[in-house]
Amino acid sequence: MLCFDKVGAGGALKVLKRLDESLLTGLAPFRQMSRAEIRAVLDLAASRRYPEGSTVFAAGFPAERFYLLLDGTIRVLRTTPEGEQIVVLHIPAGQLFGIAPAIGATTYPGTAVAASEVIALSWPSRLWSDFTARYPGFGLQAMRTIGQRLGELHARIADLATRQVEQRVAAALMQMAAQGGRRTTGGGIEIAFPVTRQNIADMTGSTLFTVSRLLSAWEQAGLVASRRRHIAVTDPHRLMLVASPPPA
Amino acid sequence: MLCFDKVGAGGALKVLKRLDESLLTGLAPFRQMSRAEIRAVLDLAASRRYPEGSTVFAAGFPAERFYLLLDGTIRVLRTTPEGEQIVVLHIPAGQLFGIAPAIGATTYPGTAVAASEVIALSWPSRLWSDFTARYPGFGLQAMRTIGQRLGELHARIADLATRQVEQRVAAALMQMAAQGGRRTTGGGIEIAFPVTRQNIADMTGSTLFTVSRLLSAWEQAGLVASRRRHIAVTDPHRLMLVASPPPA
DNA sequence: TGCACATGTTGTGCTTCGACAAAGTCGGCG
DNA sequence: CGCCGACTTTGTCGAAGCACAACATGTGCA
Repeated sequence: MLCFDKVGAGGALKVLKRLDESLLTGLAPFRQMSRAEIRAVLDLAASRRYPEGSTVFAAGFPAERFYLLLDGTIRVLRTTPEGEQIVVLHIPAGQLFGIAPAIGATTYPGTAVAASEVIALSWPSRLWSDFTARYPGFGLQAMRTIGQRLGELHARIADLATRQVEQRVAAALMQMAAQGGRRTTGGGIEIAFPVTRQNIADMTGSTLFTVSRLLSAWEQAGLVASRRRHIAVTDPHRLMLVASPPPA
Repeated sequence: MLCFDKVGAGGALKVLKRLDESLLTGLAPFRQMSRAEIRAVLDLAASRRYPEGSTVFAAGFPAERFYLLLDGTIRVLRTTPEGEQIVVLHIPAGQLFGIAPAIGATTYPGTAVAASEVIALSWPSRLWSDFTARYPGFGLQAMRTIGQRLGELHARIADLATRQVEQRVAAALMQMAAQGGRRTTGGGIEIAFPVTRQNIADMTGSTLFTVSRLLSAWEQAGLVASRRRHIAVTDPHRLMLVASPPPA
């Protein structure tokens, strides 16, 4: 069975609830796998809870394990030679991450930190080839995930290269809302994990100060509502217009 | 045998020479494959020449074929909703491209244009699963290529987010020199494919004007030499210092 | 040879946005 | 309760680099 390392009762319950659900709806990586197969794979997994802000793995280190994110959000960072760090992407619950073996890498290309409290399963990297050989659907889904991330990275690059800061920040908010969002009463979307202005600055290649100003302005205009470390998009439609204004 | 569609005598010779070489040194995707296997794969390929500036495939279209670049350089573009286009990456000879099937995509995520005259082999996408199933090394190398591109994209994002335009332009030059470079007499490196200032601007999220100014300044300082549409880095070491200045 | 067009250069504003300073607010913890 | 630290707000200043205009130069083609 699953071995719960340092997972409190609440965490374990959460995990089981999710797994239950997954057996019904199918967590992406397990689609096209029978329950027995999923069972077998889960038997080999270690489960672990990561408190907010903790590092799951760091760039450049040997890729000893690969992970499946059950709950929470992972932030993937990259540190420049100059020591500044920027947020490359966010990974939502249900996705694989740290899958260096899938791309023939032996070290992690980025650093993964828990953006919120996180629960993740993990397996030793040497099992990767077994898994993909034995369960073709597993490998296929992993490739799809990678493809999707490639697409996101392309889009980020296009963003950074062509848009103004204001549009980038709006786009970053929309993306986080789409990815880690919870509907609120009244048509708004609340971002489910903690975000500081500094985080957003790191995402958009901007500064804390500028982001703060923008959010204040938007809050006054009724586009967003923000508490400390938490942001909700109250008017997604108008914010989207800020992110990509219509040509004329 | 290979079918040469619209390849002139010179092109065909080039192809054969390269293939010959590849049988010796091993083109990346064919490593770990026997000569007979390579032969079999080549038998199914179409070969085609693309004049400079022509589009090999366009973003969003059905991914009907995947390609192996034999000669020349491919520029991968992405068009923003606003119609601006930016250069996402360059692909050097010897690599696979348009490998949407590898990531479970049915349409191309980007547009590929020939940065210089290009010769490429291609296969129908439906053969992808056959190839990877029959020749594991082929799939593995493809994954490595994708992994490498992911890394490059991460680096581009970090660049765009944290560096000044001057550093980005310098970094772009260095990357092109490293990737599509030919040594010149005197320790310099000439970029082997045509590049306009506009191209560089598209790569760095800058403008034609700014790039022109920077190149002029560098030319005066003896870091680069440029003819129309061709650039050589004459002092790679100093240009590298511009790209990433030492911390103190 | 000469024209047309693509490409590159350079000068002058002007906007955007980052740097820095200083102070305000919230939350946790002893 | 009160302190401390993390997070946020707001103001001023200045520079990076974009927009635009006008011109120069090279390249292909008839």
